[in-house]
Amino acid sequence: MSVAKNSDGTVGKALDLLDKVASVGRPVRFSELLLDSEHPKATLYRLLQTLTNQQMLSYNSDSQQYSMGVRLVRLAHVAWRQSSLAPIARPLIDQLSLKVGETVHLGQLDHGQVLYVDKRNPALPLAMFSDAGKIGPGYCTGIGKAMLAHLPDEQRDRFVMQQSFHRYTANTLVTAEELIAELAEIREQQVAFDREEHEAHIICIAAPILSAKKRVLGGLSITTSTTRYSLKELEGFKTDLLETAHKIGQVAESWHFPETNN
Amino acid sequence: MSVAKNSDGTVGKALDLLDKVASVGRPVRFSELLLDSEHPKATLYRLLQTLTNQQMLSYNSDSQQYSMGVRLVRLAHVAWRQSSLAPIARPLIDQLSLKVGETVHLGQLDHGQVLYVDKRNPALPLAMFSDAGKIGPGYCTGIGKAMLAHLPDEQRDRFVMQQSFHRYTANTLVTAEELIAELAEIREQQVAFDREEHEAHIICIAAPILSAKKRVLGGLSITTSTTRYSLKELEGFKTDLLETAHKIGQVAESWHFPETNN
DNA sequence: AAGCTAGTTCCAAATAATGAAACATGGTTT
DNA sequence: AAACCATGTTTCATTATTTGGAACTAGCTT
Repeated sequence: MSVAKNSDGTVGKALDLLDKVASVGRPVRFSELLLDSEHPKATLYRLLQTLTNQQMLSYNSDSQQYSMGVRLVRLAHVAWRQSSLAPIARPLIDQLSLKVGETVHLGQLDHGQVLYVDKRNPALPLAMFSDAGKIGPGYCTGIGKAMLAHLPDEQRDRFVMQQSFHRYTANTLVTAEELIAELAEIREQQVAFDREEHEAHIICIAAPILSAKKRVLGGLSITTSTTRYSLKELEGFKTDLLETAHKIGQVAESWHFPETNN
Repeated sequence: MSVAKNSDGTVGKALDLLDKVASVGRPVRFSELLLDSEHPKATLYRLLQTLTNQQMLSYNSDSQQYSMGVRLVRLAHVAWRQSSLAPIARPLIDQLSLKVGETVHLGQLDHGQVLYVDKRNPALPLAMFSDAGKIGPGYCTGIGKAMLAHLPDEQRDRFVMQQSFHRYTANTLVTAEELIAELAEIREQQVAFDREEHEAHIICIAAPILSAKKRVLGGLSITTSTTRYSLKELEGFKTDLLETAHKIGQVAESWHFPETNN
């Protein structure tokens, strides 16, 4: 949970605070934020005022609570359109999810975690974890492992070290060693599996989305539950999955997808 | 287009810059931003570096262009969940769109404009940020007029003055006077209509979502095209629309929806 | 090679952020 | 009702960051 020391002056501090409010995930009071803040009272207070002024946070004076502001939703819409794979990949994902009849997720790497940027569910939802903007762990999701596996060594090692290795289920990999071994295997097989590592009964097969130069742009997965498919059967989707992931990579390339992201 | 003078120091300047990049809506170069920036070269440069460091922007060193960063998508997910009507209203909107068989929009007021936070199209599948986060004009959309009409006088006048009054179609209201007259009528009728004012052939009927104290929380609309319904026929949806809007208001109330937004 | 454009770095001066402490405010206990 | 306490807000001298003119670099173009 330790947060990287920040070097970007006041703006960095303000954005860190924004993250903190986001990570609480519910309206939160001044005193609660103060509890584990590095800043003294007055500083925290002024930062909150600034963010509220700027509509990055909204403040409910009745309950005296801060929550995330609407300005973020507006900004994120543009971000989603222009800096995520989602709009590009949309028709291809539609196609894939229709063909295989299962839920398809599209994710990108963000600080070693999976940031889901789109999801397609052909039927009605299995009650499950995800939506655009949601984040998930990198070490125990199919998309996360598929992306990590294809990163340059130096970057991969750094992100592996950053994982929190919480044991979600009996199958969760909980050490860097296990994960590194698994990543090597994933590179050979081209696809990654989530073997109920994050949630019981939920399994998936995932592939990285790569640029022509093999840079990791994102990840794609087909998710289902053990009541419908076995892991073995999931392998039957491998060809379709890889083909779609490859196509998305190509389209993204021609669309001048941003080079940098870590 | 004029931007309010900013009083929030460095953080304010950085966020203004973020808005500017967002408003361009495509990857943008340093020099292009410099053209109409109040800041000198070096200052703008450092602000961009800070934002890029913070992943609020992403920088493509090949094309030397800045675009919106992924961190925003992550933050907005939380914002959407906790500070918009959308999650609360979701089941009610599902119901309404199924019943009437037409597209339903949910919006909130943001700086006198409509911020769409959800959309339900009974025919096509849903995807979150593609539509949520979009903004639309306040003076020529059904939701916008419905919300403006029910604002306290002082606030309403302020927002009316802020409208840009661009003539999208022959039916667009293009003066403050016309709009104010229309708003008065909307208050009487309870619902607002978009009579192809924003887009040719697109019409809608809209209602405000109000708290118990009649504060405007958001707006709800049923949108269709002139090829399927006439304006007269749209009135047939009035009862269902008002009922759903009312229900959403009640649920939001009991859910302690944030008091402040302007 | 000189000239040009776009982007980057430097550093003294200007400005904004900091934080200890004092001050409000509203609720609770004696 | 007074004393107490928890929470939130303001003040102001000190400190640190931001600022921006100018110098510099890198990559093109004439």
